[in-house]
Amino acid sequence: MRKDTSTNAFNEKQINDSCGMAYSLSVIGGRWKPAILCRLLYGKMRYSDLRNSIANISERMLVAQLRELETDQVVKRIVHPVVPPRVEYELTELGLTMKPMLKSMSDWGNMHRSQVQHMEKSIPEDTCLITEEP
Amino acid sequence: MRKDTSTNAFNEKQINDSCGMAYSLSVIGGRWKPAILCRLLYGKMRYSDLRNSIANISERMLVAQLRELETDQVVKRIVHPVVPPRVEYELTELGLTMKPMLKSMSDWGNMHRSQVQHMEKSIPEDTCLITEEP
DNA sequence: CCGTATCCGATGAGATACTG
DNA sequence: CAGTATCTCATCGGATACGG
Repeated sequence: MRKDTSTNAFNEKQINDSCGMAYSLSVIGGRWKPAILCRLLYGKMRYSDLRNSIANISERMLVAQLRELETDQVVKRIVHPVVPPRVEYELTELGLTMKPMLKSMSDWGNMHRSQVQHMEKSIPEDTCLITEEP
Repeated sequence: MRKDTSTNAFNEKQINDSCGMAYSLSVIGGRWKPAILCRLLYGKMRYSDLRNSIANISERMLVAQLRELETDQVVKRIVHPVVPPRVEYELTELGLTMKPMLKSMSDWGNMHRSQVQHMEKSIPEDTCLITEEP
């Protein structure tokens, strides 16, 4: 059992074999996971580039979310044994299959957010912007 | 500004006009919201039926999540002024537009959860099961 | 450069009891 | 029937400092 290191509320619950949505949310539901996944959709990135491209993320959270994505087998960590160290992150095959899901979520949000009346709600910044094939 | 009544981590952050995914997660990301939304996808439901169909949910959380979904204008609350009280919940037009997104999330989860190796992770039970048109 | 360790406040969410 | 009100505890996640 994954221990108490989870960074989202959808883990560490009892299992239910009938629900795919819960599983999807357990994978992408962390505070910074969408941001990370969207960046990796377009290719491999170094740790430092990832950190620099996501404003306001702390190293603690970046690493924590990357580790969880690794555990869920959607992200691959590639360590080059050189000095200075060089670590790259890349989506796995499984990770790449998330693209349609990520896109439909991005699309719904983009289409409806601006239409909601009395919109005083605020959301995290610097998450992602999924576009058509770049 | 929505006050400190939020039940998920994607609210009460700074705004960013460029990210639809963050907005989507702010709407569907609550612990019980997927369960509620999936049930309402197929039509109006009474409060008590909703409660009975979602195992282990507390009234406190059911009401809290319903209120947030109302605030986000994806769920409509219909009060019939009779004795005993009768309250029904229904998706709004906006709520119904979430169906493709919810389905793609459910599909990804269902297709890949069972394929993940060393699957010791657990997820919430009794969330939802999206199928084709019922 | 790529992380860990630790501290700590804010928030999420269960249990229980009560109400129009 | 359809909720509120409290209390409580676990967890999320930011800030800071240190390490190979």
